[in-house]
Amino acid sequence: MSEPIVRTTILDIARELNVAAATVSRALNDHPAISIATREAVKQAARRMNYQPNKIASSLRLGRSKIIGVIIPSAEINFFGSVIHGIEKVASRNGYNVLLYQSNEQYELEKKAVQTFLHSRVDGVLASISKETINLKHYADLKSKGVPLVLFDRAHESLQVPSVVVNDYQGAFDATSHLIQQGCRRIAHIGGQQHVTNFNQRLRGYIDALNVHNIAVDDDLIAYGKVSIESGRECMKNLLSRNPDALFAVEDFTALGAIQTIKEAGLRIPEDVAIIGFANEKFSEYLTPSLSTVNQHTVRMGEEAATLFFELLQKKGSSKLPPRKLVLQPEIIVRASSAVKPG
Amino acid sequence: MSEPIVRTTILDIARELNVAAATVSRALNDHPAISIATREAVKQAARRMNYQPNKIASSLRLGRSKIIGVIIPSAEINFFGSVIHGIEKVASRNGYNVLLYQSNEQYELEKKAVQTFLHSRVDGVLASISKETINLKHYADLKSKGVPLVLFDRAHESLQVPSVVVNDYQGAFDATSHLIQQGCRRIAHIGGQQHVTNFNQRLRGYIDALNVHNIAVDDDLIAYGKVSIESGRECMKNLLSRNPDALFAVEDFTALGAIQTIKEAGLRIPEDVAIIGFANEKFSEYLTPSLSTVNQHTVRMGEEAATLFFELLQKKGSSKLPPRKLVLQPEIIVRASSAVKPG
DNA sequence: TTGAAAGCGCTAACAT
DNA sequence: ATGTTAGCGCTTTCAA
Repeated sequence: MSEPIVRTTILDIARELNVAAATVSRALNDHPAISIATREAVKQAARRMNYQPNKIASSLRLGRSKIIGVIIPSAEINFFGSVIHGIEKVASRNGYNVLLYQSNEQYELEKKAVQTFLHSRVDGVLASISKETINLKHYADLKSKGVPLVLFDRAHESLQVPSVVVNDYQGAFDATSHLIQQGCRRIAHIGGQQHVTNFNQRLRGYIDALNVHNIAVDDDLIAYGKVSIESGRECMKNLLSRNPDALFAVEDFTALGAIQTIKEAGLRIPEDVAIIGFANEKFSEYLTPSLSTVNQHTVRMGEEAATLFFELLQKKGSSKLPPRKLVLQPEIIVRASSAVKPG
Repeated sequence: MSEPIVRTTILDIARELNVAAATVSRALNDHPAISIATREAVKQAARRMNYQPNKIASSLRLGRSKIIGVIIPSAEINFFGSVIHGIEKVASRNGYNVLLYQSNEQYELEKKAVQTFLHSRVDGVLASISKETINLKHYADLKSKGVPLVLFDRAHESLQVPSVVVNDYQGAFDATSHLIQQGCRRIAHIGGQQHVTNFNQRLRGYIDALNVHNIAVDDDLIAYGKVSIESGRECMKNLLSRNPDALFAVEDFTALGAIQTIKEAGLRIPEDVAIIGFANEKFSEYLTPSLSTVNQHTVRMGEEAATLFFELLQKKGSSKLPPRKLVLQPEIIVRASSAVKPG
């Protein structure tokens, strides 16, 4: 038997003060034409009557929702949790809210996310493409409907939209070069699914680093996995027979699996096999030995993506410039797992 | 010079088919009164004209948004990332979307979140109370305005709303009992801020476990920190002079800091000091020695919180039953850091 | 089975 | 400086 909750509207305030609804609206929005006196009176009444503006009505009228849709593979993955953190921070600082949708790395869910966001009339979409996604039409649709789109981490050139990515190539190049500088020559690599640009770029960085240092690329020292601890274990088992003296793993979980295999084989890290991973997962610092890795500036990626979005909002429809692509430079973090040379 | 994007409305479809807008609306919503023929015709036209329903207009008319507001301290914290994952999963399965707001553990931002959600006319709010928050009026306001509220992890009895929490007391009791069973008698505890219910409950579980096993509680073996690696290091430095043979840390990061201090002091884990943490952070499994801890079922917490919300939606305004409180039973995970007794 | 009309709450163009 | 009016796109009541 609860009373139906009736909410105060601007009309209620208008009646209370014997003014027009438009006046109330203007006063609340600090329209300069409204006299200070009525402005104050309105605001006071609003407070007294516990008025809560109806953003839905306002959105319908204005044609914009002040909401950004964000699509990530999963909030459970550290990396994306951090990115979301950065995005939401910048968004709320700009008076925007974040509507979240997880693709769970599934193409169908990703399409559904775009659909939902279209219906919700979000003012823009920030997305990281799912690993499963090959057809990008749903994202192209967004663009053609005039909804600003910014990609982060998993971007794709063909979409021609602003994006923030990490320079995976450079990170891989630096990581591999570091191992070479430590005196390693038989450097193995465990890669990920090659249709994922990031993983492919890391492979390329690895190969080029070897080339630059005049070390022949040995296909037998390269394994491809599915980017998980288990996959790291498996791949390393195969690679060990090739007697590598170092490993560059596509990311930290893969490195972790490899470490387990190496230890089980009775080899020492880094003396027998030096290791460097990628992503600077929280745990990497606390492994024994602590894992060298590549830091991707995740929170900053989110912040930059959101910032790029707000830039895009401003010049919406103007400028025919090519979309901005922000490439964050990763930095290698050298820890015990790759410190072969003393000092 | 981009064309203004004009979107198809039900009126456009209506004109196209020479029917009323109401008919289109009904057809699209599968209203039983509409003949199969027109229903199909409408849907086909909608597809052809690339119609995207305007959820904002619909929300305004219906008075509900199909959006849940979620307040968490930070998406960067693993724990909350997982919870969000669970919430969003269940929400989208029910046709709802998640609007995310981070409090960054700040009372002011938390109030702002509630305010924003009120303005956005979310259909409900799921929240985890910030550590800084003492005054709960903003949450009470939500309730009084008829917005369903469900709390998770950080709940508070006085609010009288449904909640999902972990049985911190039990987890702490079990963790401490486990150390006792391992033969430890001088068990130290590093606690957190005591106004946070969870931390206080863990302290109580620790104390009661000692009592039950007839071990005197020694205040000198208890330290209070700020729940961080650094704080764990500091607290452990003080505790070491008391010669503890075990430590129950309020959570894994604190445990990690303590481990560093213990190692630096040249003591062995678990032989000299056995350790168990709390939260089952990802890294805990990969420490050396691997860290015993307490698993909190984070994803499930999110799922349950969302489920509780949907239950609440259904019986909105009915039932004067006390709010449901779901208590997830944590489970201790025994790893090397507390395995004193062989086997 | 369908249509006409009203209204959700807000804002803006056009008055005065 | 303020009021009048119309309309954003949808759903629903009432009528036919």
